[in-house]
Amino acid sequence: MTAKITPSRNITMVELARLAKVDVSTVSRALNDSPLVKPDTKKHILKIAAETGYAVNASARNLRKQSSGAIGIVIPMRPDSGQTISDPFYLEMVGAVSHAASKHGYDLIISVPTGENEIAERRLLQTGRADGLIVIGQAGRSERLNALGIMRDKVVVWGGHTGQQKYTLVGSNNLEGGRLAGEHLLSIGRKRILFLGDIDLPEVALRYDGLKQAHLDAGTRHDSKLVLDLDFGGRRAFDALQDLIVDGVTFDAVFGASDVLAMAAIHALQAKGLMVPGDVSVVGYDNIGQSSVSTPALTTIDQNIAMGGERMVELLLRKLDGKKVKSEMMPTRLIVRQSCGG
Amino acid sequence: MTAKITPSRNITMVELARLAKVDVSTVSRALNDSPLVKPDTKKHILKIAAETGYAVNASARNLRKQSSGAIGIVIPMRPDSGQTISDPFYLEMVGAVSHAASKHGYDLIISVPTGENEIAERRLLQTGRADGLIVIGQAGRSERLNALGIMRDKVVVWGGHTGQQKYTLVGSNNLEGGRLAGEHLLSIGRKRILFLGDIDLPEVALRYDGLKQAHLDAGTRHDSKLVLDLDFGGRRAFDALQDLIVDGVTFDAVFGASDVLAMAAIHALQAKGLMVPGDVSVVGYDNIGQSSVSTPALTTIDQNIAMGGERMVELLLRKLDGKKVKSEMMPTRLIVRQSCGG
DNA sequence: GTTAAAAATACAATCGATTGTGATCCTACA
DNA sequence: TGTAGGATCACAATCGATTGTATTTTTAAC
Repeated sequence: MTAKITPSRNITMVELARLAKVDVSTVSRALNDSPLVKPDTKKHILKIAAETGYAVNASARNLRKQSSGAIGIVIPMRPDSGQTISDPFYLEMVGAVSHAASKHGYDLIISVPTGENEIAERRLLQTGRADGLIVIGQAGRSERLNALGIMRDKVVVWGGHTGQQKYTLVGSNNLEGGRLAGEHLLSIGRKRILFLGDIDLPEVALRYDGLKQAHLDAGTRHDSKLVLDLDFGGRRAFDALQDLIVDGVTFDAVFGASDVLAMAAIHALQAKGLMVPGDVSVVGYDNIGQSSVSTPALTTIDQNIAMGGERMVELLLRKLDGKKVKSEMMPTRLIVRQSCGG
Repeated sequence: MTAKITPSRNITMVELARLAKVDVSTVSRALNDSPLVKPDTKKHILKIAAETGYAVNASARNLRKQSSGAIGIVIPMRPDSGQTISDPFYLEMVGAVSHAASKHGYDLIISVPTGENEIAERRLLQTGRADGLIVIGQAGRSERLNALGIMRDKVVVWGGHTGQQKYTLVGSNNLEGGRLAGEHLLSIGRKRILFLGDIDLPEVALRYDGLKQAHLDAGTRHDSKLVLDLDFGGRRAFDALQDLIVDGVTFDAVFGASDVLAMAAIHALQAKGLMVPGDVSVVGYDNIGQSSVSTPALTTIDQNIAMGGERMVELLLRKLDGKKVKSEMMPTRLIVRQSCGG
């Protein structure tokens, strides 16, 4: 582990060329492993490069190659507070995308649009800082995404497949996920399932559709009054659900559109003296790390975040390569834990 | 909301100059609001720039200016699994840093070092992709950080102040935070406080030191057997704590080095039939969003993540500007919620 | 109405790499 | 030994901006 002493100033390619007694063009080709340079020379140059700790200047390279070697990831913010949504789902997604990006030699630029610079995403592309964009979630921006116009071939979005989108979409099979959750709750004898989530979001709407589908499959219908329209934030869910209980709305199960919502629901129920899963069964969505250590452990729908992040990067790079790609759905599966009883 | 149609190819500065019938140098100065160009001309150029949707090419600009306009943020991974640590703390920190960075006109490049490319951080700096680095957490890398050598003046680290670090450090006052937690638990009559966390991490060690200090202040001593050495992951805490209970270790309070740990502890206790706060009081650390909606709501130490992120960016930019800066501590405060009883 | 000074603009070098093309070297074959 | 042709390498243009300096235009003062 003899860490090379970093020279005070970064060495440039002409200096490297001078040291190796060759032209810069040869150095460039050697570093890029071109067949145009003799193996011996190549070795010689690489050795000197290693000794001097040479690293190619990204700006120069990008300028010449007309690409940035970076992709941008856009994660949403809570519109009101200006705070990042603290749902661990996003962090896991960022981690997955970051991992995939670096595997392909790309950097990841994170962009959290605030109210003023809503076009930060566009700027990333237009200034050439990022070659492409990955947008997590369609929150309040589905139409904006459709309006991306010419940029469409540089963007991949994570969200729900409604069939209306003009952009490339990757997401879990939300309909199936919702159906699985509903099917499970109905199969253990639950009859009145409260749905928690922001129906305006395509991915959430699909999960709800899946829940309704499960009812139809079982020969029943979901009571449309059993929908608590909420954003993803756990705090509001916690309060709203307690209000609902006070109002006397009755239900024997809760299906949360995210694990964070479901966990908030569990706590709200417990705070009101209801037993989970004794009185009420609860199912979440995402399978975030914490869902397995809640009390009771949360039954949830796994949407394979790692695979999703990976696929988004792959599809984006293919698009950037000029290839046509199609939207994709990640498989979902039901993870049964204690929060449902049965 | 008349979104400008983006031209198929991005327009360049010479084309803009041609359109405005001036030299590129004048365009450049106009866009940078130089006093060398007449206000009228400036307005004229800016108008055309807006019409054409011109955006300055980042690579060219950075090449010329010898800076990238970006800072890198390094967040740790679980060394074993290769998975991102799913502690919401990191996401909130990324959000805060991202916000501060964009406020200063900087992009944020996220880097999640994996086993192989541990030097990804260095690469970011050496290739000029990032002007500086923000490293979140000292996990297993304190010595590596000290070894950064010449890069030290381009790095700011979030972590605990042990007095040994050679790098610029920002962090909450961990000692005081730990003391506050201990003081509170002792003040409500708790005697045997179990500490949860990875003592190898400077920030965690300091929190533990604070806990011991609180005992001394109260005229008692902390039983050193009441330390459960854990990494930040909640899953392991959940299991280990249950094992501890089975082993018959007795305690009447838990102080977790993070909210995630504390919440896992609550669930482990409940799973073993212990009441929180009836039998055991619990205090966490971080004040993440979810801590207010757990059952019972978590008493915790707030470390003002937003301010911390902001300060790190400010200090880093100051360093990049050649100025000397000193490490800083963010104030901490106790947030009392139900998990302690009393 | 000159002219000196100030203001505004144009010219040209430069940042550090990549890459098409031209120059040189070497091998092999006649 | 001469030379065709491939293997290497050097030369030079280029990517798109910034900035020091030269040049032109305008202003102001006499």
